[in-house]
Amino acid sequence: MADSAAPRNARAVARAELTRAILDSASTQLAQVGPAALSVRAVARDLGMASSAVYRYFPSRDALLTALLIEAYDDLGESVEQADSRVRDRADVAARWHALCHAVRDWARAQPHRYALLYGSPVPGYAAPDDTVASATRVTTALLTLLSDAQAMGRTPVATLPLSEEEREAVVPVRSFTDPVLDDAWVVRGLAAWATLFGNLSLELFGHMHRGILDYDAHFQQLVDQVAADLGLA
Amino acid sequence: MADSAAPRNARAVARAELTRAILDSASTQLAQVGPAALSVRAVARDLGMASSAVYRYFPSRDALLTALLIEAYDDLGESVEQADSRVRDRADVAARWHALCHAVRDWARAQPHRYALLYGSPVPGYAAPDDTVASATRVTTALLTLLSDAQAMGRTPVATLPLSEEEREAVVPVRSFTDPVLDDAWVVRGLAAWATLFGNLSLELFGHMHRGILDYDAHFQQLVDQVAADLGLA
DNA sequence: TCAGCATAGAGAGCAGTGCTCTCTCTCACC
DNA sequence: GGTGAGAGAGAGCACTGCTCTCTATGCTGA
Repeated sequence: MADSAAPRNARAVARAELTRAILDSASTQLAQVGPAALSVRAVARDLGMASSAVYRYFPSRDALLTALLIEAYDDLGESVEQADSRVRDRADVAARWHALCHAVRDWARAQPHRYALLYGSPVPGYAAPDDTVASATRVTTALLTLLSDAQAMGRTPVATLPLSEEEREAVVPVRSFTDPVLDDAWVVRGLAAWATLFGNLSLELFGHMHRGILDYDAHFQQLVDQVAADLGLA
Repeated sequence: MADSAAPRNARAVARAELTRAILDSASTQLAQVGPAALSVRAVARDLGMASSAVYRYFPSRDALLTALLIEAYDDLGESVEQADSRVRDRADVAARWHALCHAVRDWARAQPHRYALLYGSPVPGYAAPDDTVASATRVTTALLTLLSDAQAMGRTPVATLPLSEEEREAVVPVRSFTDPVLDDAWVVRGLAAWATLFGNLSLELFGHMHRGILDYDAHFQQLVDQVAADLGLA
């Protein structure tokens, strides 16, 4: 982490490589056994080194988990950003919304353990340090930018309730995140869309749709369409 | 679990009581350290018995977790059912919706660890047995019943997209859950409301609204109002 | 009534965990 | 070339889930 500077000598190179190897091994193990069972000793075994040596690179198991967390956030963030930017017609906000939603879902379904690490129960007794914030915000940033673009194009969400003064106060950081700032209706519908998207994903990936929904793909498609309509994107 | 029959003799009584005590101690510990760190030995210590003796009551740590899971589902289910039934005017579906939403959130905020156990990342390497299904369904049942009642009263959700044949197929179990069955629009809006409610709760409780929303209560109030409006309940 | 047996608990033990401490070796810099 | 920082190994501590064996006790059928 701290050694992001260009390696100058053999020792620094070795350190960077081994750090990378530890992260890769840990990531593989994470995908197999989940965050709770991630074991420093197992990583060390995998790399053929003593477990105590791993502590030269990550001061604790939680620090290793945090590194994996940041990597996962960045990986997801990049997937979403790329999906968004692949929509060539930047004015087609509906297409961008669909691309964003499916990018998140595809990423999550491909590696449910990493999704669970990001959006599932927080690892108990451990608060994500501030390092994670920048990476964690990428998806939300992409979403808010999309909404801001849509607003700039004159789109309007469908029938949205007016905000009380208290409610408007509550969402100030969201409103003032983009430039120009979002109107009330966009903030309301945007936050609802955010909750709906991740709520659906969590319910799906964590098994709560078992026996309730027969075809997750079709249902997700429908949900994304409906939210797009509510956002006035279509 | 299996000893739900009325205790007949001293041994059965003692067994029932100790089973209860183990669950209580485990529940307390769960609230303090989270599911991953729930320790059979700590429970045994708390009760002043050998750890091996606990295994006479629960065959494994996972079985103990499952029992806690079922209890939590039932506890939440009962809270929601009671909140719903406390609305005296059964025709006031908007009030019932608000009661339901706030019951879930109040319960979750009062015991976030239990909420995480139910709606957070599934405990890895462990699939919830069928015993949990009945308890897990109570909240969803309350919600679907509410929607069915609203439909029976002639309410209609706002502008809802039509379903393709594929999409209609995907949600068959949900539609046919209530009697009479739900119309397409109710299924669509109902599932979206479900995802929005739990999505918002998870994002809030798992820390994703940190620095984004200043007043969680006000924002939740607003969200519930908006979804109620979309459902055509207001 | 009482022998026999299922049940309950204790304790030791195994294999695993996170993490620390000490020891040794080696690389890099002055 | 000497010196000190960095890196790895290994032992060890306190903990975990779980199993096995041993003993005590309450219940039950003859």
